[in-house]
Amino acid sequence: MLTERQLFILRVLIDDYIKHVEPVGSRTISKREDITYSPATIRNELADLEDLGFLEKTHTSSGRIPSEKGYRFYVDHLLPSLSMSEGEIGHSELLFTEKVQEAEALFDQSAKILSDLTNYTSVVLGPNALDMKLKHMQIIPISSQMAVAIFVTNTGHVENRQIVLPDTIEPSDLEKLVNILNERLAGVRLIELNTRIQKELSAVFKKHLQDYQNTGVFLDQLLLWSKKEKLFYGGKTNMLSQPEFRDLDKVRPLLDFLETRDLMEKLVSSTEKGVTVRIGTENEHEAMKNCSVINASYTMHGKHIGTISLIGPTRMEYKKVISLLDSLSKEMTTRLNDFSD
Amino acid sequence: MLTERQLFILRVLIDDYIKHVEPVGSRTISKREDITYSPATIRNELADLEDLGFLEKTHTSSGRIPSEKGYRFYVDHLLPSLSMSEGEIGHSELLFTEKVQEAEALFDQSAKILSDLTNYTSVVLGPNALDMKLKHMQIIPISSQMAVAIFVTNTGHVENRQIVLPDTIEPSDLEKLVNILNERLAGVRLIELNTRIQKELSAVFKKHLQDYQNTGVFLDQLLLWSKKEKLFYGGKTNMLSQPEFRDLDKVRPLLDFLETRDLMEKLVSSTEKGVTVRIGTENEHEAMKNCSVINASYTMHGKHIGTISLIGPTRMEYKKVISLLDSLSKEMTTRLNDFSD
DNA sequence: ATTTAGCACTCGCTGTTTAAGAGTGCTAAC
DNA sequence: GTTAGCACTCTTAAACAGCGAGTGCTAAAT
Repeated sequence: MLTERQLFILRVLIDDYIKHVEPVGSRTISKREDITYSPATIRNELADLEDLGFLEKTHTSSGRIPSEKGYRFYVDHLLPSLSMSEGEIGHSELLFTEKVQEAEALFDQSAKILSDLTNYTSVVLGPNALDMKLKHMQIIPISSQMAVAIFVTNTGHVENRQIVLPDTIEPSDLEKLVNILNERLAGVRLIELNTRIQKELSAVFKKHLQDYQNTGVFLDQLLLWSKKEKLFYGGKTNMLSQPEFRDLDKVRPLLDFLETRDLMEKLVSSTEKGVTVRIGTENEHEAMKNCSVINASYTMHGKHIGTISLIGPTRMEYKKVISLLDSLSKEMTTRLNDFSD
Repeated sequence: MLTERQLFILRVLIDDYIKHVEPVGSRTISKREDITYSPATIRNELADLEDLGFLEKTHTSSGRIPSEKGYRFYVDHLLPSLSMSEGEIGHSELLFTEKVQEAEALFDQSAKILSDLTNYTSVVLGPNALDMKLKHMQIIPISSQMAVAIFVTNTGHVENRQIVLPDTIEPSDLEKLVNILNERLAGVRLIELNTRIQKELSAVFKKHLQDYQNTGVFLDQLLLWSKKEKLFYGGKTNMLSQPEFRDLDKVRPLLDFLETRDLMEKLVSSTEKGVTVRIGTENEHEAMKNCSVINASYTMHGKHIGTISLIGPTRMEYKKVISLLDSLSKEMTTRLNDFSD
């Protein structure tokens, strides 16, 4: 168990390191107004904190820097509680300069605002359109063989895909198929359409469609979804201005990571509510081992539908960033739900 | 006018510099098998070529590097003519591993292939959907006030937007409106819909719609387009591996440029047919002053609809890259036109 | 039992010097 | 017209010294 003094020193040291990005020595700490101990005393404490794994040295006679464990402890126990900074909330309202009308614009602007405000890289993971409910679907032929299938969701999102019209399918069957889908499956989530059909509608299909066999294959083509979350970025190159990534060979993997869709999706996906912090190797990817990821989820009708995240060096301004992300995600939630009135 | 020997030396020097990225000295050139002159002779020629503005020195006693003018001359007059390398054409056919069915996938893959093959950054400027012709349109209400307007083009592309339904508009008018649009304006380019209506259909509207006044405002909302070209990137971070951009302060502006939509659109747009090369300051933007941009256009039914481009250092492998871009753009054209059978 | 002053020691950083190497321009000879 | 020779320039890398920041330990002070 850490003493009061150790806690205090640890916090001061990490605050200082976050601010100045340079190893912090005993003298620096002891010079602070609110510290009454001499450098020698501090040195003893620092040595202890190092033994406990909260601090590290860059070389034998350097000042200390926080270890990953140090940051973790800082975030979990030393951060002035969030409620303190409620003052900042309301801020973000001002930030949305233009009135945004569509969700996509909201996500895009949120990402930009966040990265501008923090100088880190931000990512918004948009809602998975496939989780939205079918409002209306339609098939529009564009040539003898090709057609476009269109699915409109309750949120006003439009999914579309080109499909090949098999010669074998009867035009009348096609029409009936669309009608059945619209009548029976409105309100069902896109992703569930296919299973619902399998389970509940095969009888209906059999009854109404002339060529039930071929229609099945066609349905599979029609309703085979691929992932549809969208990522919105802000400040992709902000990493370059972080002192710890001033080295090209260090940034390259990072930037490559940012450009790799599935890695990013995995990184940024989070089912937890509220704000979460993942530090360094907790991100479980080599390229992210010197980064922290702050995740906040936004909701719609109380349901988690996406996240807004910040990616920066492990030495992040956690305090500022966490409260910012907290309020911005709430703001996003509010606005999103306003849309669907 | 340059002598044969000067032409030869210039070409050899630029070839060498492109390959090794290091100032080329007289000794290096004279050592080549096909050169019979001594370093001293070469030195004289180099001094002349420098006076003429084709070469530069990095410092008083360094070897020479090509100037912008040098590259321009090289590209215009010293490049083995394209037809020579026809052998490479056909290659690109093999490169498309998966069979792509939608245009977007084709663009995306083309960009990836190109950047992989060259280690430069590639960009495909997709066709402007607004130049495509209306196949079918529809308005689907999603709530009491909101609706989604959907426009399907002859190419199977779907444009959609959310619109506010004014209370003042009659549901029956809305239906008629959609019908008129579909009957009278199929085959018209999306971008032209509004003017066509103004010019030709006001009479029709007046006759069929109860509340013509309000409909006009609504139409403006419905048919006010914003630019819709899409950019597809490949190898965004390839710049980082180019020796000339090993410096962070040099890459940063470059990467920022790549992320700025309108700058990129401008950079990559080109109405010229075939392959064009823009070197250094010819790109008219500070950030691009050390880059060359190679542009190739692809067509549909003979009409220029987009470009595929490569961005790299002014020291580019022009020969390889130009012929590659030439054949890839042709391949793209072929595949695109196959779609619309 | 803490705390602190003092001191020897370790690194990293900066600036200087040095030497090697690549290349040039010019001159005079071929 | 070509080339050998040479003095000169500039860059790069290595070696070295000195400074400053910081540490750990010990012994004295509180």
